Amino acid sequence: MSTYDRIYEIVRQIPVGKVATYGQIADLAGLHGKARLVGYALFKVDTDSLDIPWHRVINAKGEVSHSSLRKGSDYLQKHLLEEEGIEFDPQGRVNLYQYQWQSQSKNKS
DNA sequence: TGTTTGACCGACC
DNA sequence: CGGTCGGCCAAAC
Repeated sequence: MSTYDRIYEIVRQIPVGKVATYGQIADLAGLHGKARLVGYALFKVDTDSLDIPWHRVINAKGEVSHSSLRKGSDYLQKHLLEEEGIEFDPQGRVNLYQYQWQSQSKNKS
């Protein structure tokens, strides 16, 4: 059980057609204010665990993030989200007010 | 064991 | 509006 595992758990709980921000996940994972860890975790995760919908995780601005290291994932993540019913603004951003995952917070470990 | 790195966020100018 | 800075932490080398 590592800190990252907490993050993975949260991300796994993101329902289809919804997205979550790093900060949100961090908070839910008990990592309030440490959104970085979420990003770091996901970075490693996508290559390790495909069980995690990393594509549903976006930054606080509602934009789809991606590291320069990823190859073509810029389109991939956006594509996957679109397939889930999420639409992007002309700026390539998502309406967080509409698509942000509202965690029930009723699920405890 | 110590350094490097890595998908962020919010505040500030 | 955008560039910078500080903070925070864990895994990989």
